[in-house]
Amino acid sequence: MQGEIVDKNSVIPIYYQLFKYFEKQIRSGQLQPGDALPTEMEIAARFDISRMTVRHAIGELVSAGMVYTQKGKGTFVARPRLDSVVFNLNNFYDEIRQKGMKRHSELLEARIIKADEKLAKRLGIDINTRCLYFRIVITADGEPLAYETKYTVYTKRSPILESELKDPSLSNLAASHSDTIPSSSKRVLMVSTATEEEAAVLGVSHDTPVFLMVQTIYNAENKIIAWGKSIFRGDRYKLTSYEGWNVENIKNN
Amino acid sequence: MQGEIVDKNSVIPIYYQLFKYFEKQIRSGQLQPGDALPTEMEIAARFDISRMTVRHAIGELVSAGMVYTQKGKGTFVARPRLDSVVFNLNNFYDEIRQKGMKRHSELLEARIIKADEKLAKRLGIDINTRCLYFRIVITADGEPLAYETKYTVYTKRSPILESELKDPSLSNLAASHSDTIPSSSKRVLMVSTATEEEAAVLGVSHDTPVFLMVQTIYNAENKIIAWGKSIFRGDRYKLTSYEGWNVENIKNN
DNA sequence: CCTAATTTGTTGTATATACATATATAAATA
DNA sequence: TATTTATATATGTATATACAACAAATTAGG
Repeated sequence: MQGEIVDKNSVIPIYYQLFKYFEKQIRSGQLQPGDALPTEMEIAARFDISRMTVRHAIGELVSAGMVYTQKGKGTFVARPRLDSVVFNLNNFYDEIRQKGMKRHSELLEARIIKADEKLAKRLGIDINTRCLYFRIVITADGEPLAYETKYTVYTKRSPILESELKDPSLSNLAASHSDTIPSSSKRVLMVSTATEEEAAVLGVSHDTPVFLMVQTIYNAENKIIAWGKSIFRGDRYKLTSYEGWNVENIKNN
Repeated sequence: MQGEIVDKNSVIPIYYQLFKYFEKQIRSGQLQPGDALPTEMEIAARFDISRMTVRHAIGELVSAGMVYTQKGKGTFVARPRLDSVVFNLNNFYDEIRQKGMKRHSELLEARIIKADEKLAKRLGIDINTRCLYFRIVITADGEPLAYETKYTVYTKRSPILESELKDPSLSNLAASHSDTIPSSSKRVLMVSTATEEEAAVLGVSHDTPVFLMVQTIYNAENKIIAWGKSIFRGDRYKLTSYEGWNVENIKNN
């Protein structure tokens, strides 16, 4: 019939229709945390589909963290863990986009330098080894939002590419200028106050609170191939995190 | 045979043995990002197992984000996304524990108050409605690290429990004192400077940069049932994030 | 030589079946 | 009554099969 919960003749896979059906039930609260789903056999019988197809759908729900299964007992709606929070750094950038502003990366400086003691230690290389040095400002509609200082090793000896200016992420810079490929990354987010130089670039007053993020890129042999420091204006950036099943309803509150 | 890659007589499921086998290959770098896995049929033939079992193993690898599949082409090792970062708030607390220090929550104040205009707006209730007000200090080995101010509705009218003092998380407080259960949560992380009061409690100087986190708890009907503000000392807290396949090796670097 | 049609190879979906394993309930037994 | 044993029920694992959908290579035809 038309408008059934699962349409066997639809181009949309049955398991996916079923997944969406239960997702809706959970997000809307019709199925609450702790509630049991019907048994796989019951679902299969009710919709006249095979149990393996039902398991496929439930597997997706498990992957999404919305239900959990217990052998011999059943399948239950999970309790959203409101205390294990993750902040996604992408919000840093997405937020700009959402406001309809246009993000722009401006390369202030890019040149070859010889590593001093401090930098040599950071990159795990010898003093006076040649490295690349970048200074970047991220702006939205002309207003500076972030100031980034980055260093990469210079083992590939290739020129600075146009593409790097469009995506001057540290991993991209590392990929371009190291003869080994980026494998792992470590980021540390801290609070700080803007230095004189940073305040000047960002157009804020001295001692303004800022986000300070330090990133280190490693290759497959766990050698450091890039190091960078980013300063985000505290009055323009924030990290937002939502948890729970009916998250869509509370956004923009 | 003993010591084979997959042991059909083992109590460990075949699909899981296969999953672990490929996981190891990827983490060790024997299979590099972009590399193709053998086809499902090849794997099935090589280990003398069915294709569906192979697909089960690959499904786990996909869930773990280590490989991706392309219909009609094959299965490939994923490139670790070093730019989509998530910060886990638990580091805030785990870090303390890792240093061997003992975390302690001290309840400074807990009482019933009548909502003023500002609070009424935050909790989405009428002015003068009775609410609960909490002030908490989190210490490690006696040193204050965070200062939290929390408000919950008082619809259940139950006394403050001993258990709340052990876990004074906003969702727990909301669960204890609202007649509806917490369903969703919103957190916003910002940078700020300590106010006079906050600085005094935390034992830092005025205008010290701090993390400021605001959390809102909603019930299933998307009504706000709790609101809280946390101040984390900027000189004691940081958020760390690792990405990539061989992250274990770069920790503590 | 170029283009279109066909074939081949790959993952995706769906079904049916069998047995393993964990849990809870009911029955049998001491 | 208390304990053990069987039974029913639930999810977990593994296999075999068939066809769909997509991608790339090959072939046929102009």
